[in-house]
Amino acid sequence: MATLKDIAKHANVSACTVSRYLNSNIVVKKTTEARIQQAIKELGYIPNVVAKALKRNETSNVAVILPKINNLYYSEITSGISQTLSSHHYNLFVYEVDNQNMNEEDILQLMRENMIAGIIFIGLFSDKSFQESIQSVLEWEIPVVYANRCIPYKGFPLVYPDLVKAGKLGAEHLFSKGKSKLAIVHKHLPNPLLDYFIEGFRQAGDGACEPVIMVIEEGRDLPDNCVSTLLENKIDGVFVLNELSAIYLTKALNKSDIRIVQDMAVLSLGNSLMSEISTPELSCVDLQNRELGVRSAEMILGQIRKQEIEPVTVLEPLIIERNST
Amino acid sequence: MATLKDIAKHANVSACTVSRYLNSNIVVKKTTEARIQQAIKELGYIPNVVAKALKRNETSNVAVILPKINNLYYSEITSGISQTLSSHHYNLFVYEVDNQNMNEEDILQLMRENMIAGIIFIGLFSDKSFQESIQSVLEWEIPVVYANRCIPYKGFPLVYPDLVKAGKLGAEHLFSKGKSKLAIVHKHLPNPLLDYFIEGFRQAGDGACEPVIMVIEEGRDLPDNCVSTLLENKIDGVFVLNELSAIYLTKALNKSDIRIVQDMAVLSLGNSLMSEISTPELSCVDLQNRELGVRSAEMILGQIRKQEIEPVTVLEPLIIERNST
DNA sequence: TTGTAGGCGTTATCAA
DNA sequence: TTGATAACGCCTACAA
Repeated sequence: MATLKDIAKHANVSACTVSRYLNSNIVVKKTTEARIQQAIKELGYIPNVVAKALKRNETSNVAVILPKINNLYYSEITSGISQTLSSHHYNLFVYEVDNQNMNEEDILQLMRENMIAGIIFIGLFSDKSFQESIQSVLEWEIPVVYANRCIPYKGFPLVYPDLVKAGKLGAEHLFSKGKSKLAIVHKHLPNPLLDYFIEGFRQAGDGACEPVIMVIEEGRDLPDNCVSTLLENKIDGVFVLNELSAIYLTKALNKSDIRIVQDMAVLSLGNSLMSEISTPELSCVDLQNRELGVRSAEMILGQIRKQEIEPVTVLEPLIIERNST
Repeated sequence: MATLKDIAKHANVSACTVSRYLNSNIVVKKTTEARIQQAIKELGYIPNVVAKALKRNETSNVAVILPKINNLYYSEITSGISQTLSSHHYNLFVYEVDNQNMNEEDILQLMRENMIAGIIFIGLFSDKSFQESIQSVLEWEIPVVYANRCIPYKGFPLVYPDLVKAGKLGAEHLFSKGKSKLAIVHKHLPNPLLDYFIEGFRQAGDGACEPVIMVIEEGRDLPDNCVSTLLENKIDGVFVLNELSAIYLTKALNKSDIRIVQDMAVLSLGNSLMSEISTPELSCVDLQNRELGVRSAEMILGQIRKQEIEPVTVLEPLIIERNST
């Protein structure tokens, strides 16, 4: 495999000249340029990015760390990241850390060994190791972004959708459909997050209407006695903060012969293909997952290039109306 | 950042001894081992994988190249790959080459610049550039696997599901449900592939029954006049070779008040979450996508380690019975 | 405008 | 069992 030296020799210049010609905009003489070009073509030169990384002490590799890639929520974000990175000639490592033997400490070790240029976290940090993980990342001072939800930690660059707005949009939409007694169904959402939605509902309802909150236990698809609880509370509009659970709810309602829309409007959170294909097609609040990915990649690139970046990016959710509201 | 040299100095040994201790099973004296261990701990040594790669002329990075990651078919395969690679301490690059500015030639250039240890292709190579792309990959002699379908090219390691078997299982299943006039709906499947399914149908039906073949035009979800064509042909069982289209077919049938199962059984190909959540839940032939990923990763690792590998792995499909047949 | 020389952090080949 | 030395391919002062 031809190296820079080979090219230099073949073109009768020094390696340094070739390197300059390839990597900077410092001009070289027309004739030397031509000779170099020809040498590159003739020898089939392929730059060695690894050697370059060693010398420059930086790679063009960004890692995204997520629980599982075979989940449309994560893969849509990842797709946005991938597209943005590749258009800037950065490569994307994907690490799944679902239930594997890898803990976050191992992952960080791996990142450092591999000279990762930046890390994008999606949807982790939910439990106890939260503080410690964040701490060690910040101490390392590598470009990093948390792309998911607003976490209560300053100093950590964040990209997340405006959940208060999401709640407000959702409630307003349900109200506009003539629904007045609303419920929120969520899947063990940690408290600060759930509160955002409730706040959104308040803003939409002028404080008049407090939604009934129903929680889905770990490992279940719906709250226990979901349908009957809804009926007992005379609920006519439900905002389900989890796309899959929204689908299961429509199935349960169907089974109980409750008419979706007329008797009960179902609004879902998240606008993946699943909402589109379910029956009925689900109306939803779109959290802009792909855009979330694009923005987090841009924030990582900004940090890598040592630009001043806004430490927090908030995305505007969107209402998508289909056949369930 | 502490380097190998620093560790060596701190432990009063040569860099080479430290390297040997860390990377091989060549024994070192107990006392030196202890000193090295302590130095590593005290200085917080992080190995530099990039330098190692340069020296050894190989990385532990494998790339998967696919059209889009936000698609459950590809992401399930990718998840299997990810899991397998990470348990062998390999890293995974993901490249999307959907409609972007990157062609396969660029991708290969990138792979070589980055010293990729192996490449897994999923679901590309469908059109004209087919031969050329394959040719340049093979000439490079890098470990490579094509994980998707049986392509008619020898010398390219392949992992794919047994489509004849898939066709046979599908037809047998429909027959077992009392269906006798069958159709296959496919989305512009190139001819050798479609023939596998037809062959499977023949094997299942003792050559008695030829399925009606219906094709979905580019950019559509269903064949034109799908439902009426099915009715005209008195079809009572359809095997849809595309999960999404199968779902759209059930929607179309519902709209025409045709009872799924009783009037028309619908069998889908591929067993992602979408089949599970659609209404009715779709019976399907599971092509074992995650397993496909696991196997292709294993094949790549085998090649990287210069083991003799079976050049072709064929997976057994499975019938999953739900509520649409 | 171009060349020389040294080093990025590691491992391989010797020799001790 | 260990160490000295020389690469791996590239970039970058500094000098010419």
